[in-house]
Amino acid sequence: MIDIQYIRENPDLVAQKAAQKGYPVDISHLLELDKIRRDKLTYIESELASRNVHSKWLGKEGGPSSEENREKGRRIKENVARARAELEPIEVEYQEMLRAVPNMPLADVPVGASEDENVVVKTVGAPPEFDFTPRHDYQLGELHDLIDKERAAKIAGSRFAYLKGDLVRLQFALIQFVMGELTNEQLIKKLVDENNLNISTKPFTPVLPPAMLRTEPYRASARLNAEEVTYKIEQDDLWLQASAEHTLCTMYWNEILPEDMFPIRYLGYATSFRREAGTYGKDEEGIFRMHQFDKLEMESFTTPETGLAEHKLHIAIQEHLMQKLGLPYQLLQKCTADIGKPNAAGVDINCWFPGQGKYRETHTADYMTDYQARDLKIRIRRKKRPVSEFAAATGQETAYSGGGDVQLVHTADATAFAMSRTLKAILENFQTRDGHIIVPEILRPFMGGQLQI
RNA sequence: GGAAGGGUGUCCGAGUGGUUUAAGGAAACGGUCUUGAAAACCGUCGUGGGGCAACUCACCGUGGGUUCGAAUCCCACCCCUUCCGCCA
Repeated sequence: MIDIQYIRENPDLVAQKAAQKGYPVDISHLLELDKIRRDKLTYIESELASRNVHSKWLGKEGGPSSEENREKGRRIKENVARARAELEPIEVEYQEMLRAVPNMPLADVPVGASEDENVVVKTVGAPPEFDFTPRHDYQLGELHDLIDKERAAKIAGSRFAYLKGDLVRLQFALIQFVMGELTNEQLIKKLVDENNLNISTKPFTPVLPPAMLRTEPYRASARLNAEEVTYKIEQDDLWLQASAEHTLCTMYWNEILPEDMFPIRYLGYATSFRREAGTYGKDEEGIFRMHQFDKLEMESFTTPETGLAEHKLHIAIQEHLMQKLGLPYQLLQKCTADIGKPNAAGVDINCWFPGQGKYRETHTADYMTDYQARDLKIRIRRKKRPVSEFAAATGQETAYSGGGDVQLVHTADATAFAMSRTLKAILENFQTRDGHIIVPEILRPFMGGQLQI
């Protein structure tokens, strides 16, 4: 969520930015509620203060604990109870409205009304030219007995699949490849340097997160989409995560972390679950849009000042991985309508799919600034500035010592590879006239040197 | 599923109705000392809200209740740990 203080000071800007994202929130009504809420709180607090004074007085050794004085205490208690009852519905509506305010897009995020207005930043690699009609993933899958959706439908319903044989080996090769790259500090350093990012070169730590999470942290992450995306296990009041990001970004829920932990860089691998409600009839063929798919996901927690650079590192890594694999893609700067509620900025990578003859989304990279961290209460305790530095900055001689400032962290997440879509891209882009699939060179070492499927 | 023990600040941990204004310790930060460091010593040090500020309010797993007054007493719930059972 956004800082209410900021909304008070910049109501028009917040309203304007929310409208750009397509979230019509009534900021003036929110501020009215905020005003009423604060007035009531002020009253309650003054009553509580008088209660404290009064009861302390009564509690004194041999204090004047007469019936009259106890009656006075009871009156204060009644006032507080009444004011709290009045506050409650306002508090509920206030919290709801505050959470409904989307994050503010950064200044350079293009304003647009739909994903059609995302801006193509660059196109890398050329779509392969075939002297035959390229096959779709499901056709290639059928040829080599790699995908069985019919039996999966019998067992689990539509949008599920049994993946088999060399396709599975390809997935594990992909995982091995990415693990090797992102845990390699030399590579991170190279990408940091090439992009002039001036941030840590610390490698990513691989994580296998839980696949389920509770309502409270999920809601606080601003990622819970109960209507369209997320599956619920009613019996146990748990949700199935729709991305490793959901169980990674919530990992430090309600914590204050020491500065020397930062940046925290995780590479999560998890099976992800999506209801795909409202997509009936869309992308039904093949394995492009599934209820269940495996995904490698980057998640970083950073200091406020390095958040944007971290986001850029994620993008650099995504491009590096795509280029190593040899897949043609476009990098898109997402416009205000498409970045999503908690995002301040975001990019997509759309990979070329010869079967459809289109670029389709395979990656996304999100930068949330402190929006997620505020509700998740994930904070960093900064090291104290040295006294001399403090004195220079403030002109004060007083030693600036003791515990360090507490700030909200910044979060950024990004797809490394979504398995099913990447496998589909590999199948279709590296297919041959006779229906074989050339194994990308970089993956061959992880497939026993196998050249083709 | 059965049983027991727990949940207090960044961490550990004391605290069974009113100087708790949450002890004490550790970590962290500043200083003294030192060639430098360590040690020792001195000092600072919970989070969140309101207020220009002095200051003030809340927070001891969560929600209710009792009381003039609750970390402390009562009720309900949640979570964690261990053991037994079942099980990959």
